[in-house]
Amino acid sequence: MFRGINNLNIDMKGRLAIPSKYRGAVISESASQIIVTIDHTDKCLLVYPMADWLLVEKQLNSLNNMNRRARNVQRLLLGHAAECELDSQGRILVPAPLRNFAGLKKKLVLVGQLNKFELWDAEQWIIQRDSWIVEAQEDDFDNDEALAQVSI
Amino acid sequence: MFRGINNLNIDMKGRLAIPSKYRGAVISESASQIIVTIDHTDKCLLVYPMADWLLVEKQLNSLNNMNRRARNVQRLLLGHAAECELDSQGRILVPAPLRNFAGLKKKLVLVGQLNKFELWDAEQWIIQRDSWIVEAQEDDFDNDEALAQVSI
DNA sequence: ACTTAAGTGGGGATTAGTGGGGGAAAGTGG
DNA sequence: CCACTTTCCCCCACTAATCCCCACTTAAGT
Repeated sequence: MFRGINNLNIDMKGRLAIPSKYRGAVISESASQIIVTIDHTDKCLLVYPMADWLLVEKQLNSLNNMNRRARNVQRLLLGHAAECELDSQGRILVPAPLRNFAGLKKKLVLVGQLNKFELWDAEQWIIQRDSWIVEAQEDDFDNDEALAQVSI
Repeated sequence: MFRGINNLNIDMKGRLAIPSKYRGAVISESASQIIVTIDHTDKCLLVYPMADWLLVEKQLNSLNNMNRRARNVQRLLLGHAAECELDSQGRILVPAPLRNFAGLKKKLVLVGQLNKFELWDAEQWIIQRDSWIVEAQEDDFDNDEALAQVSI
């Protein structure tokens, strides 16, 4: 299970070092195979170990694709899914089209989300995060059934 | 159950000594494993023994993440959750990104909140606390069903 | 006042992260 | 089918962060 935030750099060749604390899990669980795709709501990338991705893919595949929204989600997620492999130094090569989509410059953040990571341009991440915090301050979630039940 | 306020210092390397009165509980209950994450409304950190964190994580993980607000709360809490371990001196290393988020300088306060602690920069804490007191003076909680029932 | 425990600070070894060169492989065009 | 270009992968070197250990200071209890 992946948690936590990591500041890292992508080099000019598009290589991204996966933090060593996560490598063991990826290697043993998914034989170093990683899927990188785009997020369907934000300008960030999603990074899945292959085993976790397959579960997502199965769900997407089972959607009724006569439904317009389902088709569009399939296009976004399946359509951008790139297979990557950890190299001998524990790095993956993030394909150029995906780097462009997320506006990745040099400084990035890799954000653990249990079954996957989100990958953001560092600057964008800060902007978004602060806006989520402001939103949470102004909203006590009374109108949201599920969230109102959560106790932290 | 953690209660009370403690003044403590974080050193230049980002190390924080957990007061010894709390260590026993953390060691026996959670094998010295601690999770530090951010608060979703204030610029402070939350410190959970692992066992308590897992309960929170389970709730967050079960939220439907096609819901925008749920996704954003997951991003904030799960996304910043750093696994830390008590070292041989009973200290944890607070990751740099989290120190920056909460604006931690040298002097901190660690505030017991039963299942977790809050960690504030000492100066910020004083300012916030005073503002909560003013707020409470001006508001008699008549509009809040749950709070109106509380008798202290 | 002495003894023990808790908190604080720092040196040094080790590991992780970063960046660049060269060679292999794949893709492109004549 | 061959030559040329580009992409990508492996290896090495350098830098920065983290961990482990030891020592000193401060506080507490007998």
